[in-house]
Amino acid sequence: MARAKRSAADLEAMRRRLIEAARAIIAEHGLSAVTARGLAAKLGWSVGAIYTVIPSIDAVTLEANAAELEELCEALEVQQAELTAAGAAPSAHIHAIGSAYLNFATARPRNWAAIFERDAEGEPPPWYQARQASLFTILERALSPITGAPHVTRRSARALWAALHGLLALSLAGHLARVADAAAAPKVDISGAPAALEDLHQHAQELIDTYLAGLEARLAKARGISAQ
Amino acid sequence: MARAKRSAADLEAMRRRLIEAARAIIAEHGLSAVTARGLAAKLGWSVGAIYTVIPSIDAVTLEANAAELEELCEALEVQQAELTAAGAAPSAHIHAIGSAYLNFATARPRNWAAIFERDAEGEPPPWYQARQASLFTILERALSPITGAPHVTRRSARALWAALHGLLALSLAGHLARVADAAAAPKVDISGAPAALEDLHQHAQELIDTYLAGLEARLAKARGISAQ
DNA sequence: GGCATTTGCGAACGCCGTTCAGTTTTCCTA
DNA sequence: TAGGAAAACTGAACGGCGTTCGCAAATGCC
Repeated sequence: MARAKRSAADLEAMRRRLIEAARAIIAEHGLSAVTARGLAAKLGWSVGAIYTVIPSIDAVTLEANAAELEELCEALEVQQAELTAAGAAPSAHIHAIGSAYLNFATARPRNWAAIFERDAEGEPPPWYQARQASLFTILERALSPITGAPHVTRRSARALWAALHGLLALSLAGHLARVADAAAAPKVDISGAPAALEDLHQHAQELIDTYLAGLEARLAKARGISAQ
Repeated sequence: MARAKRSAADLEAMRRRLIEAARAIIAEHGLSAVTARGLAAKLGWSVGAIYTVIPSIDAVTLEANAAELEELCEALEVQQAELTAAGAAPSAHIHAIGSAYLNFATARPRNWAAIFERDAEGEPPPWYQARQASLFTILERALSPITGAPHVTRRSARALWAALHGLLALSLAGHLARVADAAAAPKVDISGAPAALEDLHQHAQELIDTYLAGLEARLAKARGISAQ
């Protein structure tokens, strides 16, 4: 007979504390600083206690990433609902998504970089993929007034998402910001984070503009052909 | 007085052997399988011998990644020269770059994923950034007939590069296993993701088409304004 | 209070990157 | 050619990692 001393609710509370501790460590010192001993020290737990709550450290970082995704997702839902209520144009919806995504990611650069740093071996679990998919759905909803046909919507959303992802990933990895910054403003950029951020946003907005312009041109052409 | 027993050429040869071993291990088992002891075993060296040739394992993986970049760069240079000789259209140049990039990356999925997996903390050294920059330069050269002004060329090249990078990164990260055997056993995908290589290529070509169409539309509009 | 059972702990295991005292090999000199 | 100094090489050792597990402590029912 199992005598319950630690309720399911307690276990969930511990789980949340663990994940929040991981997010704090990532924010401060990056993904590689998330260790079993470090988490235990931060929480005042023993090392073994962690494993009564979650099966592995990798699962902790996965949950931390998922929490990041979820917060962005909620922020986007609210924002999109407001824009819809205000009767904003489709392109405004999409630009807003881009801005929010970049703001969110650059406000927590280490947490967001952690999402990209995950080991590529092995698929993420279905629930994690579903969480990513819900981000994707938001973009699809914003695009659908422009694209019309569902399969066009889906492919366009994927392409645009990937493009933004790439821009951000390169920027966070430090591969893009410095070169772009040096090109835009030939000043010394030792600590020019604000300038780089501005440039990143501008770059993203340009990319969205260009992609949408191309999309409309292609769709107009397709309509022209099917209309004759 | 220093008595040279191991010439600079010997040292370079050892270095190359080391890096090739690392690339082989990455190709077979992924970045995380590159370990000092593993490399030593594969090469028949002692563990310490590695450190007489290179300062850290991280430097080995960096060199392995750089070698990957360089091979792609060389392939692209040859390809672009051939297209130029054949008098191909600018858009053909760009589509060819996209195809070659994707082919290259999906032919060595683990090696290419390793490039994205590098720890985001700390910038790569200047010579590595320069190698990445030379990839950019190729794309810039291909874009310049379309874009005209240098700063437009530069920004467009970065945006397009980031977009392709994002598409590939998402594909490699979420669906590496499927990409690996998609050529052998193409299956129906479940979530609209480009699980199959062909679909990934098609997606990339669409993205390039759309981006170029948007670029031309935007440039035409800008010309119209400046011309009046 | 007795005691089965759950919970919690942290030393221990086998990895990792890196170092370095000790050994072997090499080559110049005498 | 013997001697010896210097370069080259080795692998055990160090601290840190994720994870496990025997054992001590705490718990709730009789």
